Amino acid sequence: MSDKVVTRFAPSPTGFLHIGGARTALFNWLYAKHTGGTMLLRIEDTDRERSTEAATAAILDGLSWLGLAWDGEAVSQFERSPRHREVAEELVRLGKAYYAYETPAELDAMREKARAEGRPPRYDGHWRDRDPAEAPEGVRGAIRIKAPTEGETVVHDLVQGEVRFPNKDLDDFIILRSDGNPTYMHAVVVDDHDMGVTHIIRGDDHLTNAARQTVIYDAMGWQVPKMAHIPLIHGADGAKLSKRHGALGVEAYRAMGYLPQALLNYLARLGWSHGDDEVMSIEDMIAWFDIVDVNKGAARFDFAKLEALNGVHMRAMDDAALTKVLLETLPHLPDGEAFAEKFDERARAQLLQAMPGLKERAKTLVELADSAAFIVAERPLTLDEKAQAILDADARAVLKALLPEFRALGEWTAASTEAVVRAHAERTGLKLGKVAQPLRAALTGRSTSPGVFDVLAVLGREESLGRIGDQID
RNA sequence: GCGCCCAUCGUCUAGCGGUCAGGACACCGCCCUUUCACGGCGGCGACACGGGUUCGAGUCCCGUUGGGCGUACCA
Repeated sequence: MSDKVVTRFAPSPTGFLHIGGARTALFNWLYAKHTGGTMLLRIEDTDRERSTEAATAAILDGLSWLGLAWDGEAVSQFERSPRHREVAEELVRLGKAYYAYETPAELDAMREKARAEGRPPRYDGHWRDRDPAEAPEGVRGAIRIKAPTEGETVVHDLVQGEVRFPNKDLDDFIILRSDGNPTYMHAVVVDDHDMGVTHIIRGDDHLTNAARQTVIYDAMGWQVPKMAHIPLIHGADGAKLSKRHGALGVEAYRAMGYLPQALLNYLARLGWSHGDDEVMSIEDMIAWFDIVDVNKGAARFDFAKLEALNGVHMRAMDDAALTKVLLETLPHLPDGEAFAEKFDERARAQLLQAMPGLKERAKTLVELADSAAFIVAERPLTLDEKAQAILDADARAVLKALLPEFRALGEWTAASTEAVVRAHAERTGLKLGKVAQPLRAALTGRSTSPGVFDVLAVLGREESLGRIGDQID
């Protein structure tokens, strides 16, 4: 047995990989990478009603997109149920657990009664010390753990510190259902133990569970792994993350045009920090991440900051790489499929050429795609409102006067077209903007774009002259 | 109800008994500039409240308030 760190990400496949899950996965992954350990993946599919194949696929796909690779094969918790049953039965044999025969209806009644009498709704331990011979005929009971009734259970948490739970508040919870399947509480313990997990990093909504799970570890005489309960992510209004906020699947973030490394950077900084460092690469995160630096308080999800960070990461990429990512991501963006088809080899080259100017004014790949649309726009261009306003009669007259000068131009580059325009402005006494603005509107159909001379160069002589001509006829 | 966790600018955070309480996003100015951005400079803006402990508390302790989680034969 080595002392290598083994973490695990254990989502339940009842939906997509949501943003909170992604961050939990990230922290597990970072800690494993940081320490030279491994991160395992376990699909917690014991709830057969709600678990789906599609959800499992979505989670795997989400992790892959983010680049959070797990080690080894993904483990199906459901497939391990014989082992869970075996341990539960051993606990009974050891006298650490027992069969209980109440029906769900009876348990509901028990809880109702307790609530009505102002007592905590806990199992009353009816079968705890009863002779198994008294078991009702033909009824298969559920197995309950014998939780300690006195003292306290202490959870040593790497983030939360030493957390103490009075044992009188722990009841004899069920570890094996009457249908022979384990409950989550039990399956987790058995799996984490069997998989050799050394560090359990998960959301702090599990902190209370940690005490219950400790009871099972103790009963089996197993060593409790190190635990780290990380704070949850809340919506912008401070309430629990819901669909309204950001509890979308990670694929939704891909569709919104975020770069995986930017999303990871943002997520990492939610609840964890490394001094004043804000922008960091994956390598930085791995080098810097440590559980002791994780905060205790929940953080709110802020799209504005994510977006800003995404802009920084896009600008940090070199043009070829960003062009490649944009083209690859296009099919995932809204209406991106049709848009992607327009990018033939020539248009791709133009996109690459325009990229320096495009990337510094886009915060997401969606914006980047949008501002690159002029490259593959069909003539005659559809002008947006502002472009229409710019191209009034005066502006069209300017373009008309400029056109012959462009036609006479030999070498067609950003520099040469700029020279023409500047000379034209000087001669006619117009401000440079008075020429550049109409030009931009005619060329792109928009009022904003990268430098208009770069646009001219990207579009090329023929296309540029054509688009200008369209506007003055 | 009971148990547990949390609490620094609007948001994310630095801080680990002595700081003009720092940074980032957002917002507002100015500069750069053919537009929009990018970039640069500057501004606004916080220790939830009340008690202690201490020569000295954002930092330690207690309480209050406010959030969150758990309390299932869900995970």
